[in-house]
Amino acid sequence: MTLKPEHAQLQSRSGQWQLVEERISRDIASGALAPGDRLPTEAEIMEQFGVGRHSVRRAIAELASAGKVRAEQGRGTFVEEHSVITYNIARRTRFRRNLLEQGRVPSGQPVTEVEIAAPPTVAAALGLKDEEKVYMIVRRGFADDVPISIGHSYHPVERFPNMHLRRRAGESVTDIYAAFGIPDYLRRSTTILTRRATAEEARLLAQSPQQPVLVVQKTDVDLKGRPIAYSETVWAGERVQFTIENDPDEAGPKAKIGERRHHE
Amino acid sequence: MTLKPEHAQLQSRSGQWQLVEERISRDIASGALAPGDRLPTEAEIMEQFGVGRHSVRRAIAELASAGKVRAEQGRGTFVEEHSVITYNIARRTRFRRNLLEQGRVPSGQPVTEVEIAAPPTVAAALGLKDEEKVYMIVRRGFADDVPISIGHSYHPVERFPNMHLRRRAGESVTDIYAAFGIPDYLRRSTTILTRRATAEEARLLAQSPQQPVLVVQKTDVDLKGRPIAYSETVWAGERVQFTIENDPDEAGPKAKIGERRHHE
DNA sequence: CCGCATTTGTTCGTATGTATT
DNA sequence: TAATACATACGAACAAATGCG
Repeated sequence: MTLKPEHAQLQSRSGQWQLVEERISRDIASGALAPGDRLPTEAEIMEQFGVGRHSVRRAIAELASAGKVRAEQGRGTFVEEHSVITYNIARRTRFRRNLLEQGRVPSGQPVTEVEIAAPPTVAAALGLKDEEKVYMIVRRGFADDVPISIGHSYHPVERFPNMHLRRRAGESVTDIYAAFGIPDYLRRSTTILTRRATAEEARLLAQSPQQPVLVVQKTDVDLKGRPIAYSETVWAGERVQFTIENDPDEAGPKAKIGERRHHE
Repeated sequence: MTLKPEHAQLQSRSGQWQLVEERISRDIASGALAPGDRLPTEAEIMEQFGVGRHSVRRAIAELASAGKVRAEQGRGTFVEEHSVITYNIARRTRFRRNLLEQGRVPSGQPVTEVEIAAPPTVAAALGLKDEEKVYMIVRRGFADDVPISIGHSYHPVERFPNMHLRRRAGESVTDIYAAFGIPDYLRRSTTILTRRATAEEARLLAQSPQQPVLVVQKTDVDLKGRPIAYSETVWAGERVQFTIENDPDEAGPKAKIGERRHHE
């Protein structure tokens, strides 16, 4: 490094890092950089574009935060890959079946099962007194072994004694309900919102920390309309979308809009 | 508005900028820094924490990207302010009424009305031949004068000749439908997904560019089940959430979960 | 309207820490 | 252990936007 680069050649408008970002972005879009590919190292990019490391890092930071690439310390920076799963939210929603219908293999992994005093939100949704005991069950959901969700579900201890043990043993929620004399249940309400993932969620969902998640809060009721479960599930925003179908004749699931993302 | 010295130093694990970020974040959460307040300048924060400008800027970048603050060149950095609107997605969804029920004042502003060849997604949703003409109407929606949505809606030209002129004149969609002999219409399908806002969207929605949006794609049909409109609306993720209520007896809108955001 | 001070935005250089291979 | 590659951090300079006199 003998030559001294004449100090900042007043590039001004448009910025260096944006140029780098656009270029890499274009290469990804065009397929020149395929999903899974490793980008050139920072040093190489510096040389190719004749910019400083700062600009390279800024560009990569933007791309990473847009979910297009993922930087891994000590290894390199890689192009992210996506694929979208469509969930149908109906009066009867069984995510498991939903996935199977799309030719994907659902699986789940228990994270935690504990007995706690119901937080206010949960107590309100379930119609419990504050501080009443509930089981909080945390599970991670996968589709084809790719993590797609983190779910917190809450059941009143009084109504479902020791249900967390059954769940841990691998019994499905539907089966457990049946064991407690609940042959069927319905979705009462669903709330959907979005926010950026927390660091922890990003890690568990294997998505970039800057990417958003879809948060679905729902209350299930038995056939008499009594709330039996409240849950809050965080979905990988990159990989999931929801549909609500209102078929004219109350029929089963059908039809689906083909495309995702919007046309620009 | 001192943030407290806090002194960092050979901190190693956990990093300087994260310390600054956490500290400011805590001050915002605790109310020590209220929405709208101006943060200390970069120079001041540098001095207060005894760190370099790099660390300060990194911390602020994180906070900005989390939507907690907003930096404005030449002015300063300010604490952001939020408030959430809840929309009910039902078989009959009229956003206008939805807003009024929450005591907010809805308004709209036309952005564009043009006649174009239907993009593939639109043609598929409306059951049109490719290239068939549609009106694309772009509007921005406000609640209490705060921008909350950008909507692109598509109507077949053949069925609704010159409807864009009526829309521009301020007629409501419902009224226009009535004028074309459609007394009522239903939501056929709704798709919800999330992604980060584009720069343009962030600007129009007045939210931080790093924050996510909720994209709602929907198809409306007339009472005979024929598609009459396809639309895609981008909602400010910071300020909007959706609920789907499934009342046991098919009644109108009712009940609402109180809280938002999740309990940690 | 101009010029200046203030404040954030961009970019360079350099050094050191940490994770991976 | 050593080499590679990303992460963090300091300092310095100039650009661009804002606000004020």
